[in-house]
Amino acid sequence: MARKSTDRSGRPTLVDVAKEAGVSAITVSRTIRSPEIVSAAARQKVEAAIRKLGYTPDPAASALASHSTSTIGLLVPSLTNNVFSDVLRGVYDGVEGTRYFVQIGNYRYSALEEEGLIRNFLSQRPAGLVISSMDQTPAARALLESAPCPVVQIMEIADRAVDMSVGFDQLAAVRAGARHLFDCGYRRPGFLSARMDPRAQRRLAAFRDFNEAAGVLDDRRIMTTPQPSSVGMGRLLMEQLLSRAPETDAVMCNNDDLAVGALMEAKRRNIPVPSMLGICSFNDIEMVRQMVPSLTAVASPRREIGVRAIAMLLAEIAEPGSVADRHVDLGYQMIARESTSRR
Amino acid sequence: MARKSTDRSGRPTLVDVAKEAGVSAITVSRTIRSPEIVSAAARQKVEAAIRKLGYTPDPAASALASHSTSTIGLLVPSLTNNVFSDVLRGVYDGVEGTRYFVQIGNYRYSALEEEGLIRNFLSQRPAGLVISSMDQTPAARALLESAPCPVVQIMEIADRAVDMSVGFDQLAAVRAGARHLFDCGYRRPGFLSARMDPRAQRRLAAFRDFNEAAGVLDDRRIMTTPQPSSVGMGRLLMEQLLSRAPETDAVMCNNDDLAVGALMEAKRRNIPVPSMLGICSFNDIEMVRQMVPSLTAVASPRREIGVRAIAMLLAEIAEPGSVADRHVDLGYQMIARESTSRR
DNA sequence: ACATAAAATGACAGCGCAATCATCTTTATT
DNA sequence: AATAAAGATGATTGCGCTGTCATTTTATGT
Repeated sequence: MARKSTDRSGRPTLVDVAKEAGVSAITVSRTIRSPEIVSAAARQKVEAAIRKLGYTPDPAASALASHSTSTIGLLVPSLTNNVFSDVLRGVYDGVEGTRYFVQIGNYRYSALEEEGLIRNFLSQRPAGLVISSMDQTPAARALLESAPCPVVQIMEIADRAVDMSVGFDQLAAVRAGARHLFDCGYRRPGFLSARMDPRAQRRLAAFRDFNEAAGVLDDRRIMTTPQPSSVGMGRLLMEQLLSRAPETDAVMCNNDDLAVGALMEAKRRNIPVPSMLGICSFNDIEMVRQMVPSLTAVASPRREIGVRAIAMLLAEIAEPGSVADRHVDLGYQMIARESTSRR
Repeated sequence: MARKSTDRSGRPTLVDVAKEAGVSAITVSRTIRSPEIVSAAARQKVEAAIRKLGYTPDPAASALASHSTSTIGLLVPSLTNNVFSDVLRGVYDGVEGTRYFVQIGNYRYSALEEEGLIRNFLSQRPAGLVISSMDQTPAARALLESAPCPVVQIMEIADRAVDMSVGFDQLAAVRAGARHLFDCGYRRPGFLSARMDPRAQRRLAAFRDFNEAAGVLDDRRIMTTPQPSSVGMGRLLMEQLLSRAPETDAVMCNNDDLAVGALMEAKRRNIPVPSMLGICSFNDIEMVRQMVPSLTAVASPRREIGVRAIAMLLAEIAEPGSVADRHVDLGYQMIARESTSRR
């Protein structure tokens, strides 16, 4: 025999609400999704019934019937990285108060894992996708191009974004840092970078280009490692740099952890900063400005990128094609502090 | 007319695979979910068909039919906090390679928001829930108690956990830090704490209790603020502490940000650490040990908590009631470093 | 060889909701 | 007052999968 729908789980359904309110199921559905097209009288009856029964819609049934979910997928290469925890915060601030949920995928700097995650996310019919990379595999790119939902790529400015993008000019930002060191009179600058993913590689290239043009490039002063970034790694790289190229008078660090590590290593060796060693960081998390001496940094708009990405996604979900500025450059800021201020 | 299922979305369904493989739909379903109960011959046909058609199951349909999803809900009070980003990493490491997904809810230190999120998560029929608090509203507790899925509460040891729990004895950990300062000969210890949520309150109470018993308590040396924790806040609190109680010879910091801030403020004022000022941190993120001088800390097993929580959840999902140790104490570690080492 | 148990497979219904199209009111228009 | 247009509501159907139970096939023991 057909069981009543509440029998099994004790959970009321649309039909239960409809009966309670004396309307049809579809009217209940409409009251929830677009209350403005339901008469005030019906709406009130339905709302009362919902409250009385403690009804909550079943997202699975909704997803199945409508072929879309309220999930926004977010793909990041790392959860450890401070950069992405700021982006994450922006993203969560962005969805706050909307009906959307964020699901995070961590592809751990692997393009192959990224492709798998994209496939996986798409099979869930997400409302939208935020992806923090421009370096997908061809297959992943193809998946994104034919994705049935809006996609925002974040972090870099887009010469080759699939759909929309928000970021800043990473190369110009690195050049700004290099130029700052040069302008402060440092003539033997080094470069520290961990985790040499494509983005880090590009930034290193930008650093080399600028310094080569300025006539102050020496590849002996470029210290990199494929290992993850950390403060300890910053100290290690700094140590290696100083033993290989003791003449080094400044370092550009590819992120904040490394810069703090470099500062600590300088402190341990009693190398005065900024007089004997200038330090410029990249990204500018809060800690950086609280160091003593405070660290000069190229600041990236991490949280804003997250917020804006969600805003673009939501606008595009609400009305496809409605987003006019599909490629947004949020800029960077060169913030001079004590670690490069020698007069 | 009934349309073929592939017509609309171009996406193959279970039925399409079944036809291709010459078996019934349910056999395909079983091949995916429990291949061991399908004959090798059928399995191979099905797998070939799946590959050929590029079939991916629709999680929404599965959720609707089976009344359960592959989503694990994770509720944290903050995304900014370093502590939770480590837990997050552990959680993601834990689900890595399983069929489960993590969905994060950020209740921003609000028990009311937490209750809303619990309600919301439960309406999605999650496979399990991880919750980083013991201080729910009564309504939220009731929801959790009747939740149709396993629940793990993390961070603290459980005197009143709903289902399972993983954490460590936060109060004993704080006492260990306070004792360490005492044992190092510091007799005028202060305490810095931001964001006075219930857990921070309890830790402060533990600090007071120990120091009162040791006869070295002075409430003037307890500096707190309801604002969020940050390195800058650590500096500010340290500054206020020193101006209010200049005799202070040590500080216990309620987390790493504050400790780093305290160290920086000491450095700015040329107060030698550890000789004139001892510093003990709480949690011990990587940065802390790389400071110069390196910071003594009470280390918390953050990542392990995440990993273990997921392990318990998965075991319990696989076979309800199978987890024997339902309340796990992962312990803490008192790590003495330079910032308290005065001989 | 036969009976019996176990393994493998399938038919069918239904999960809870929303798209579609049809029907019925109400309001505006001439 | 007649008619059109807009607004509100409902009946039906199916989304893609899995639970249940019945049926068929294969293995096991005597």
